[in-house]
Amino acid sequence: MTSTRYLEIADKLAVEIDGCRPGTRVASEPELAARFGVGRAAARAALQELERRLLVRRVQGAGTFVNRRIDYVISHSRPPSWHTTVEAAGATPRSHIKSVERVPLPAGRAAHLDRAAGTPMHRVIRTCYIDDLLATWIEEWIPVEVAPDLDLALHSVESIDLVLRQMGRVSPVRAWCRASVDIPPPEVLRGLGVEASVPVWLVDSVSRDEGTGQVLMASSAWTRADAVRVVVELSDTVYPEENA
Amino acid sequence: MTSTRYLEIADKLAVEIDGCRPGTRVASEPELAARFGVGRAAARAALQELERRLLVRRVQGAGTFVNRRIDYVISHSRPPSWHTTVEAAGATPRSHIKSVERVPLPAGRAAHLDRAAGTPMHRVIRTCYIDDLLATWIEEWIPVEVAPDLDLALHSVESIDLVLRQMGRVSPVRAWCRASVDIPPPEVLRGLGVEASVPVWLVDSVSRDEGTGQVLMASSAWTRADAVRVVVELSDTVYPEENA
DNA sequence: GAGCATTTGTCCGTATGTATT
DNA sequence: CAATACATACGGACAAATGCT
Repeated sequence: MTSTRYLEIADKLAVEIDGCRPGTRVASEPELAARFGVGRAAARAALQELERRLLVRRVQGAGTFVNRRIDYVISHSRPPSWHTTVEAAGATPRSHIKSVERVPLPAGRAAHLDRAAGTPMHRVIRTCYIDDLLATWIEEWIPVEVAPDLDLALHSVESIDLVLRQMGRVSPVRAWCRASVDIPPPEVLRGLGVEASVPVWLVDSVSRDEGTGQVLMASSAWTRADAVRVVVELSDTVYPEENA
Repeated sequence: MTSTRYLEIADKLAVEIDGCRPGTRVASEPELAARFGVGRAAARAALQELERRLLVRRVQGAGTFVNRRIDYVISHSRPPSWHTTVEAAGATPRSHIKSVERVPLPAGRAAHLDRAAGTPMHRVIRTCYIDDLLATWIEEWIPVEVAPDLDLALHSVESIDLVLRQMGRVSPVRAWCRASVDIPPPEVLRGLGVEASVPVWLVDSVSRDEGTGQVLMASSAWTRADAVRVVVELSDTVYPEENA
């Protein structure tokens, strides 16, 4: 089939990997070179090929490990909550608040939030983890009036969705979102713990209160494409999943 | 900043490339090696980095060329037409019919098309081009009753949307879609003219007639991520674009 | 904390294969 | 056919990050 050695090796490894649990160690470059009788370059190319296929993650000094990618499903009918969405995919969500500031709403965000520029806002920066692996960097904007003591509440509760429901007595629903894949700016790349340029999801989102229609939150989330497959469903029609 | 030579070179080239027209030739590996005083390995790594950033395309034997990526915007309010969507992004669409068969509707597709398995269908395979570059491989399913002579009509008109409007006297609107990024199966990769594993969009879509609500078409489109950035908008709220 | 082995990351030089022009 | 340019591959070397002693 393939005339190139490293693709043969990659295909063979892909089959072996297939059943393994995420986090399982894959043979190192020197091990593969010895096993298949090739140089380190070819062994390395094979592992890099698997990395491009999102089947493994490679960490300098540590090794190469079987990767897991979850489906992050966005639709009108699902709650706009990171924790809920990750749990729905069968994985364990965790998030870490990097900062909560009170800042006036910048003009560029005013349209999303349906408020005048200058309105007092909470600006929350979070990093989110899936099964303890860094996956997402989120910037969230929430009007101070919606949850005055948001900064205090976030010390004890991780989920912003939950805090809004409890403190703000509202029911956030996803009113709008725009999802795409891009190469993020270097500062976001660093925030996500990747050096080289890898594809990353950018999801811009606006949440409203189900009852009043009031805008509760606007956010921009950068998510590693090797950690999640974002699936956007345009309408609420639900079709049975097909097995690939 | 960066301690690695090839990233320095890549960053420098990225700036130089920035203003160039798509298709412009980029310096070859040996040229870069000489210019920056590095080996061919580092020069090559720099060009591969630019390829990962989707800034260039590389063709064996030909060279490295500045790439263009268009926004393919999908939303409820936009027509489900490949030609229209590509034109809206300011590029030139073209498509080539690979095959039109009459086949009974397979069970896996029945739900999407709201018809019983076995219903007579047209199955159309198309490859689509943006500015004469192969970008998309589409499989489309259309009930024979909707457009009995579809196979004949497609000899003269490229756009299926147009054919349905004229022959079928219907107005297709996007009723549902599911968009994600994946590594396609080898046969699709070959159909898209890529050898190594590159990220590709998979957009599954269902179109209905605006008037009657009848399902007109279901399709699966694989699109090269270096050719388009698919942007899915969940509701019809339109916000002003922000300049990155 | 220091030291060490392991593993991936970067880079050199060189050679050959293969596709394009 | 020849020249060019990218793809693959070898061998060797050192750097940098990780994990363990």
